[in-house]
Amino acid sequence: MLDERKASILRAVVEEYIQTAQPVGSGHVADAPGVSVSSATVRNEMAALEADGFLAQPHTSAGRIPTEKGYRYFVDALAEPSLDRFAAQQVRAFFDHAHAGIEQMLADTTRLLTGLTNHAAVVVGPTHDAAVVRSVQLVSLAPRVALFVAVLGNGSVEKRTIELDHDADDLLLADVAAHISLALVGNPLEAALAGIGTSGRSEIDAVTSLVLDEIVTTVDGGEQVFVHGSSRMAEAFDAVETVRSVLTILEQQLVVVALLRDVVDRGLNVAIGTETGMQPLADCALVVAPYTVDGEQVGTVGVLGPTRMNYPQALAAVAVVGQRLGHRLSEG
Amino acid sequence: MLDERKASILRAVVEEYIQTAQPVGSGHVADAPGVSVSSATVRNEMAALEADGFLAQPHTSAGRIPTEKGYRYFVDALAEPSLDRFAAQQVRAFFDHAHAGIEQMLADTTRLLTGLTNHAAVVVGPTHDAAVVRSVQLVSLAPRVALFVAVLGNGSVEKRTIELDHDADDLLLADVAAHISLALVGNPLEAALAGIGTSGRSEIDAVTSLVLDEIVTTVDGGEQVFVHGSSRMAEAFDAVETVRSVLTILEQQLVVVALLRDVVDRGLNVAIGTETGMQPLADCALVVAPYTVDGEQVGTVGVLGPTRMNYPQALAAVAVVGQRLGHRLSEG
DNA sequence: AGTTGGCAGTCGGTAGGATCGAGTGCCAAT
DNA sequence: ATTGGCACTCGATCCTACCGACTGCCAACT
Repeated sequence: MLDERKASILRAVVEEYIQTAQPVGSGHVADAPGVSVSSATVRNEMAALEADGFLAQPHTSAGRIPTEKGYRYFVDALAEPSLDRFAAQQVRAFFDHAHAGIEQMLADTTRLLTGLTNHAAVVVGPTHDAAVVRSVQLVSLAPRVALFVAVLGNGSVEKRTIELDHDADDLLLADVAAHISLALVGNPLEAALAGIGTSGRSEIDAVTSLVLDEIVTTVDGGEQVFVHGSSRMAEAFDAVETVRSVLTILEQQLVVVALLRDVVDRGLNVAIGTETGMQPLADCALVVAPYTVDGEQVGTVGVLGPTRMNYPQALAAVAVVGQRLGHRLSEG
Repeated sequence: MLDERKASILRAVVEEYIQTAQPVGSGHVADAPGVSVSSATVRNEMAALEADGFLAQPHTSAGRIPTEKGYRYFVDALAEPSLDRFAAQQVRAFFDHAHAGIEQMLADTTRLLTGLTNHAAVVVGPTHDAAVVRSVQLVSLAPRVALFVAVLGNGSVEKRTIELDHDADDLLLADVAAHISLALVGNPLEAALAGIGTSGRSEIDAVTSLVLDEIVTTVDGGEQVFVHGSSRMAEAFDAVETVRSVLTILEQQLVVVALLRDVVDRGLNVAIGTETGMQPLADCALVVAPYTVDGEQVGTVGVLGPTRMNYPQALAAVAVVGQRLGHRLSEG
C-alpha cells in the first residue's frame, strides 16, 4: 500500500513520536536509521503521507504526528513484536512460579502485564460453560438460605446463595446435591440446563429448580475481569480530564468485558483510538490476545495505553503472556 | 481549645475552602452565616489562627487555607456527620436489595460509597478467623493436585490448591476431608491449627498436614480488599503527578489493608494528610469506620479523598454504611 | 478594650507584545 | 528525482504592565 520509502518514513515518525510525544519534523526523520534521503525529500513525502491521511499536523509550522490510520499501518505492516531479554525473563519466572489459585493467578497476570508494558492491563477470566464440573455441594447457611458451590476442573469455584421457599434441613440439601451431582459431575456446567431429570421426590425437585435458576445466571455473564495498573494512565496523559474519563471506563467491569470481546470478535489484536468504539478511549489503544485452553478460546488478556504506545513491545507481551497463560491453564 | 469566635471562623474557612478549593479571604468569612463581626476583626482572628497553626497562607496577599491541624480541629470539634435525604435513600435501597454473595456485596458496597461521597472507596472484607466453618471438601483436579474448599458461615468460600507428594485417589481425599471435617465443621478455621488429631492412617495424616499448611496461610492475611472509584482521584487533584502517586497506593492491596488497619488501630476514624503515614497521601484524607459482625470488629469500610473533602458527608456515609453492612452480615 | 472602616502595600494571575526557533512549502540548482 | 536554500508561519517563552483580591496596621468609634 505504501512504497518502501514512505513506509520507512512513517515508521520513523511513529517510533520517534512514541518516544518523545512531540510532533516530529523532517530533520529528525532524515537522521533516523532506515531513512537515507535528505530532509527536503522527507518533507515532500510527509506532505504526501498527510494527504493520504497517515500523518497530521497539529498546526502549520509543526512536525507531524501519526493519525489512527498511520498507527494502523504501522501495526499491520511495520511492527515486529519483540520482547527484550529482561522481559522474557520476567515472563518465564512468572509462569515457573506457583500460584495460589486461578483467581490469584489471573490477578497476578495483570500485574505481570503492567510490569512488562508499563500500561494498564486487563485479563478476562475463562468462561465457565466449557469447564468440567468436579464437585457440587449445597451448604446450609441459615434456615432458608443455602449456598450452592461448584468446583470446576480448572480450579475455580462458583458459588451462589439460594433463597429457599421452605425450611430445608441438611439431609434434604445433601439429597439435592447428590441429585444434581449425578447430572453435573464430569460435564460442563451448561449441561445442567438440559441434563437434570426429575428425582421422583417433589421436595428435591423444588430445590433443584431454584438451584438451576442460579446456575443459568452463573453460566452466562460469569466472566471475571481483572484490571491493574490504571495508575499508569496518569503517566500516559497530562490532561487530568482524559485520565479521569479513561479510569471511569476501566472501573466498569461489564464495559471492559464487552470492549475486549468486541475487539476479539472483530478479529483484531489491536484497537486504536476510535476503533475501540468508545469515545473516552479516543486517545487510547488496546492490544489484546485471546488465550485458549484445550484448543478453545476461553479468555483474553490485554493492555490499554495511549495511542502512542510501544506497539511492538505490547504486542509481544500480550501474545506471549496469553500463550503461556493458556498452556498453564490447560495443565489444570 | 478555641473560643467560640475563632471556632466559627475556622469552620467558615474550612467549609468555604472545601467548596471552592480557593484560599478564602476575610471578606468571605465575614459574610458567612455564624460569623457576625467585620472583616477586620476576622483578619485579626485569622492571623491568630495562623499563628496557632490552624490556618496557612499560600502567599502573602492571599486568603487562608486550613492546615492539617485546622482540618483536625474541624473534624473533632465542629463537624456534625450528616447524610442528606437522597443519600439516606440510596443506602436504604442498597441494603434492602439482595446481593448475589458476600464478595459481590462487598464490592457493591464500594460502589455505594463512591456514589455517596464521590470519592474512592475501600472495603476490607471480614477476617476469617472468627467465621465458623460449615463445610470442608477436597476435590481432585489433577493426579497430584487437589483443591481444598471450605465454606464459611458468612457465605464466603475459601479455597487453596494443594500439591500432593503422591497420587491420591478420590477415596483417600474423601477420607481426609471427612477427617478434617470432624475437627473443623462448626468451629472457626483457626481451630484447625490446634484441633486436628491423628487419624491412625498415615496416608490420611500426610495429606492432612499439607492441607493444614495451606489453612495457615489462609487464616492470616486472608483479608480481601475491594477498591472502587479511583477515577474520582482525578477529579480531586489537578496535578496529574499527584493522581498517579495516589493511584499507585490504591493498587497495592497489602498497603491499603495495612493503612486501614493502622488507622483503625490508632482509634481514629479520620486520618488527615501525613496522619496517614504515607507520603503520597499527604494531600489526602481517609475516613474509615470498622464494622462488626456479632459484636466483633471484622472489617473496615473507608473513603479516600483530598484533604479538602466534605467531612460531615463522608463521616456520615462511612458510619451508616459500616453499621448497616455489619447488621447485614450478622444476619448470615 | 474590643471592634471597625480605611488605607497603603503585597503578590499571584492575566493580557498584550516582542522574540525565538523548530518546522514547513516552494523553488531553483544539481 | 533529489537536494540545499530561503522566506514564512506559528506555538512557546519571556517580559511588562496591570488588575484585583488579599493582608496588616492604624486611627476612630462604641
